[in-house]
Amino acid sequence: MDLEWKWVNAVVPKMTQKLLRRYSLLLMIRQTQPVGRRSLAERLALTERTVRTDLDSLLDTGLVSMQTNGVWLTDDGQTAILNLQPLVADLTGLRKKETQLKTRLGLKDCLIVSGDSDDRPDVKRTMGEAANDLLRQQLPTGESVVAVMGGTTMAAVAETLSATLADNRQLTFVPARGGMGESPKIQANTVCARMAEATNGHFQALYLPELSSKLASTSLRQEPAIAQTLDLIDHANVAIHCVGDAMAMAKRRQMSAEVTATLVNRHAVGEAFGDFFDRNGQIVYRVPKLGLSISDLDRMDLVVAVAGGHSKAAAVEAYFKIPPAKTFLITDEGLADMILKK
Amino acid sequence: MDLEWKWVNAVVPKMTQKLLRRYSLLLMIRQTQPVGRRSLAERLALTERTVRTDLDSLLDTGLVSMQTNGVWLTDDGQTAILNLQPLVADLTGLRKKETQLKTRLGLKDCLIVSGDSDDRPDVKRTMGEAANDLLRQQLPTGESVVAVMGGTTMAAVAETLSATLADNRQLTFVPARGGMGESPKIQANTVCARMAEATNGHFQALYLPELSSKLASTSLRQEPAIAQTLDLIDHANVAIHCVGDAMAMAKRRQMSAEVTATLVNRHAVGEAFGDFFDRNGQIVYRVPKLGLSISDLDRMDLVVAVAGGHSKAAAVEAYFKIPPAKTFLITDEGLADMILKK
DNA sequence: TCACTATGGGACATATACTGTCCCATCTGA
DNA sequence: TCAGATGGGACAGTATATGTCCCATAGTGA
Repeated sequence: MDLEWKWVNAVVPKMTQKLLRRYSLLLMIRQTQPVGRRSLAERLALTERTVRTDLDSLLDTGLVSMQTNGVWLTDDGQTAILNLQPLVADLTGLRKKETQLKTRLGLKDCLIVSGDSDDRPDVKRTMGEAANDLLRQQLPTGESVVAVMGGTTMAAVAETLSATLADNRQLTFVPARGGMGESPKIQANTVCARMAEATNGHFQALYLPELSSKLASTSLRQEPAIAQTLDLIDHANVAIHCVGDAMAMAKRRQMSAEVTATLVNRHAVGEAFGDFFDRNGQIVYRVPKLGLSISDLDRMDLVVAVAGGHSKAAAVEAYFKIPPAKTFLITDEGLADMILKK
Repeated sequence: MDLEWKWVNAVVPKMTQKLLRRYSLLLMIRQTQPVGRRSLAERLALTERTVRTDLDSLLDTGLVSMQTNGVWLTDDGQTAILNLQPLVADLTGLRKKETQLKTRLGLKDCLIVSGDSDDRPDVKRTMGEAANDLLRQQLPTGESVVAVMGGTTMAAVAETLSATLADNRQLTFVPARGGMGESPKIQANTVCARMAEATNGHFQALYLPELSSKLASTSLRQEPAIAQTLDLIDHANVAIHCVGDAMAMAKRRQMSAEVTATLVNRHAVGEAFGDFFDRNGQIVYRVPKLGLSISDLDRMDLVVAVAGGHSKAAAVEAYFKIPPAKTFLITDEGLADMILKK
């Protein structure tokens, strides 16, 4: 597939740029709709007129619709984005990186969006859209219980989840773990609620304080409300989670100086599901809490990891040394390049 | 792959037509090079200026070169045609027909060129080019002995065989059978000679009269020159042949009224290697002669059948009911449509 | 209710690419 | 040598894309 495009480009040069430009236009519309010409032009660093001609063309072919309040993506537009993704990835060379990363990390598959979410926060949103696309294609139809983690990345995924995902699917969302000490806005509970809302699904919250002792966890487990949720977690067949940089997570969760020291001593580089691991994928510390563990992923029908930004490269690379269920990874070019350039 | 193009077309309409136009331009150049703008324009029913713009573009990207005596295809141009073939087949819908025909007839693979060689004789030449492409990709490197049949279609293949085929290959051509009673221009011997010449290879002729009796064939087989050629045929690892309409072949080979009557009585529809078969693939008559039979194909590394034109549809369809070695078929749209529309 | 902002659409001059149609010097091949 | 084909130049005309305005209006928030 890679060489083929070289020849297409040789025969009809400049068609490629136009295709890419309009594709990114479609992406931007999806991300900000309803949106006007001028905003689009500014965001994409194009002139208003150029955006206009492109929009007119896309209007002709029915990929977008124009309302008084701005441009909307039609259903065809949605489908077009989905179908063009691999092709565009080919053209931009991202496809090559995707396959490289896939073999390098032992993934089921991989989606890379361009940009670096460390530098530009809106790239997270693009990753969210990509996650949405992937779920639409990979999520089994029928009933599913989706275990979800918290974090800013997951919040971005929740933001972009669309109702069309719920066609032929009944979804229940549940926090994968309790008591992570996140701030409310990006807690797993909040993310769950948002996802359920977007997909007309259900969700079950898990309200747990920070746990410090084995004893407390044992007694809490008896609580009916908690036991019920934990049971639901055990029946989850889909997991969506992020991978975090060890130190960043420790700080965000305001972990004690003592624990942080432990992490440093043991060279923790990354975190997932509350488990911290070093660069060899060895788990060096577990936050005491109830719920899903990395080992539970093996029984899942679908596992999606979402993580971007070059600062998370080490964490992600280490994470996939833990032999897990075959995972789909959604990431950005910043992270992918950081791993691949070595 | 099929749907993908729908969306490419929606995003950048009119790029498709341009691609197809330039592709057919490349094909035409290959077929008639060196050739000038005006001839090309006339043959492709385009204006001179359009051809010129396209040529200028292709010149920029280095797919063609301009000499004082006309336009030539560069090596890159050759490669471009090869690589774009499946893509163009997709775009024109030929690809779909190729896969349909492939499963319908139980082929190894299938190449369909557009047109109908019954209506326009130059389509045969295009099939020849396609055969050339296929051989370049499928013919094993190293030494090969290629058994070849006669006929107008095979003559067209011979015409288009190119020297690049001989890179990394030493080829010996030999007539698959003797004594078919063809006119000299399209005899297997002539075809062999032409092919050997084009590929800097060798060939061995097989001069045999029409055979009428078992006795004659037995004694002829003793002749050293003939025995040597027959031995070479036995060692052939590649076969290129055509499939003919039964009645047309009977007429062309001036077979006796008696034999022709037999063919009619037994409902012969097609012929290959001098064997006539009915619509169920049952062999109903064998021309007495020496050399290759259909059953010999099983031991070949590569078998290519070339046949086009709607009038041969019944013959081709019946031929592939004879369970043979997996064969590559090169045909035209006229024949393919005739088979598929039923 | 009012003012403000962002929206689509219209308009127009300009730039770029493509097209149709000539002519001409030159090369090729018989 | 000469007829026919070749590439290249030229130019007017057309289609499309671009840059830059202005305008009426539909929402939105005060």
